[in-house]
Amino acid sequence: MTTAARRPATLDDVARAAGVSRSTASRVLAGNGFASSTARERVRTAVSLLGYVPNAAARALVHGSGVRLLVAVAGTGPAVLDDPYVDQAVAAVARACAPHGLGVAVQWVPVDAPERLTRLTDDRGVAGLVLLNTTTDLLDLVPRRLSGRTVSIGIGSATVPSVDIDNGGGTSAIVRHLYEAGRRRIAMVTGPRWLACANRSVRAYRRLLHDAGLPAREVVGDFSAARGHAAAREVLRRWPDTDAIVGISDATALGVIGRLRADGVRVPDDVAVTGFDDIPLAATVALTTASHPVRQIINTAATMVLEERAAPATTVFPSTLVLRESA
Amino acid sequence: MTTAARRPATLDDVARAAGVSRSTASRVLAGNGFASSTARERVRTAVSLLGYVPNAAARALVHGSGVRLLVAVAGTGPAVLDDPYVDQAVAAVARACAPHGLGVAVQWVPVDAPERLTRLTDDRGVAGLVLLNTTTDLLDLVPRRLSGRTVSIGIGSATVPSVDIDNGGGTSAIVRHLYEAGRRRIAMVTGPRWLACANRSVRAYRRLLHDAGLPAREVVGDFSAARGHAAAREVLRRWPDTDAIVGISDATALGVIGRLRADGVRVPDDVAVTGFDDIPLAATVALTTASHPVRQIINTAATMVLEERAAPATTVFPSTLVLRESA
DNA sequence: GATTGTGGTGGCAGCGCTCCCAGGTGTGTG
DNA sequence: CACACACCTGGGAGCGCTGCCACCACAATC
Repeated sequence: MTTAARRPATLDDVARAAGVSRSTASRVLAGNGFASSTARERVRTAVSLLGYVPNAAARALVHGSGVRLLVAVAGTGPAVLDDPYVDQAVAAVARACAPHGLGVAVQWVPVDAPERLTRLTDDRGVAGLVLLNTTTDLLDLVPRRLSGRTVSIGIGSATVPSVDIDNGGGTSAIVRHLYEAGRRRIAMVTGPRWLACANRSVRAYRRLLHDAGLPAREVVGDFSAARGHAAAREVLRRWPDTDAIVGISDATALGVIGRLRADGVRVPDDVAVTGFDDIPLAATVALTTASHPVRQIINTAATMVLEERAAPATTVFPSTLVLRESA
Repeated sequence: MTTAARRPATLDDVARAAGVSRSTASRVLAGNGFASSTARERVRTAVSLLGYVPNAAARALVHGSGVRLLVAVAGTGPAVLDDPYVDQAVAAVARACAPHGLGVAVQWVPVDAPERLTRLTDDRGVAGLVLLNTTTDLLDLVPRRLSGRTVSIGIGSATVPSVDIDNGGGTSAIVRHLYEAGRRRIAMVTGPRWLACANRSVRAYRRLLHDAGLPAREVVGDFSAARGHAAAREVLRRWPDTDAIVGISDATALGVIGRLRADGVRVPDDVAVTGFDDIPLAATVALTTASHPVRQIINTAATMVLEERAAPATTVFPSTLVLRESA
């Protein structure tokens, strides 16, 4: 037990140790205002000697700036938070925040009651906002206090910047690949209708089939493996001659494959299956999918919020087709 | 744009609206101290009318209590944070924190320089500590300021409470199952040596093999699918007659299966494979594994930290054998 | 010698909150 | 009727920090 009952040092301690006033110490640390080189030096040594770490709460209090980022996830129920994608986003944001002395919180916002966001942002503790599964409603509810401190992962607006994936392009590439591989009866397990990014995928799918003179075969899913599992059966019940199933996500595709295999349907021989995202496990089960630099996307978002260089603009990350055995 | 440039309400606003003093309003909200039922009522309506949310920073400042939980993850490099398990833990803690107005931060602590933890805990902003991949060194470095506000996920100590998985029991059940299914040449892809929970699994594996008069066949892994992938080949190179491989984690097992199948080895016919944890995808690929209520475990840990009812004791969660086709 | 800088410094208010304490207003008891 | 003893309330200090402002010394200028 090397740790004494030592009280973390305050700026007063530092100032005293350096033989200057608190104001001077503060000025040195802030780096603005005047300070002689000797004062600067003495304060710096005192800081490292005492292991001084500024009190984020006090700083936030005087600046009125808040003390954590809020990851707000729109969804139909609190279960949206039970999602590895959300986990990943939260963790990535947390990692980016740590050096800034900020924390992260996650909250769910009902799709059909977006105004609940206001209750969350009324908390002065919220220093910034990361929007997930963003809807246009939500974008309009971002308070002015947090503009320039908000990034949407997905769609953006004139006031809210965003980082996004080229869902349309990715899905087009997948469907085109299936078509070129000779598949003609291509079904899709979609995402929830209210979700913009899912809709872009669905629209791309429809467009391509339409242009090829083929009918669309859609079953609504929700990104989950469990739903994919159920949806696979529904697809084959409604359109037994289906020879390819496009999953809105890798999890969906994995669920689909699980069901098909269990039902004795061969993948890809009888039915080709594709995913979307290229999660680590996709490689393991040889899933054809579209790859996105998810980590990089989330980091970009987190950085934008933290650096406050969040000019209202959309950064779109490309989608790369990854060919594996499942299609 | 329904949001005016409205300044979030302060306790002063509430008090003024309710026609009482700030002290009274504070007392009502804290729920301690005296307050007439009329005062109570008026304050409450004012609160909901103004949408008042207490300022966590101010509260933390006066209490000296910090404003976020720190999830400290021990590992050999910052890459430990690139782990879905960590993501899940961070996100779960974040979810548990949100209602308390707390945020979460994650930081990595080098296994061979645990004293770095001190630098992290010197930050007054840290209200509590969740230790992951805990080592005994780390446990000794928890400052007194945070005792009762610290939970270790994994091993604990006389002063630090912990929530843990019965790794030994789970692994025993798995190995026993393999043995009873007639497997006699059972290999294991282990975890890193410095990790207590991994060692418990390894010891259980050795014990059972030893008792059965069988030799251990161990290859060191690191929980990752990629390492499992490589380790599978190493196992079969060193012990070509291996008829079962025990993975330290599901990811490891999935990597192993991927490699085996790619090499034309039939699973489970030629080699049975087992995992550990029962991640969602385990069901999809029909992996025999040991199931743990991970979510519940992490929530328990988060709750313990938040409620400060963290008496130094270890809560061990059981491990349940889940039989699927892979073994 | 009086003025106007200029680089450097410390005093002090105040961010929003909690909590102690002094000071009320009622009721019950000696 | 005085007193104790509830219950209830507001004043005010102070948590650690920032940033404004006043101040000081010293130099350059009129």
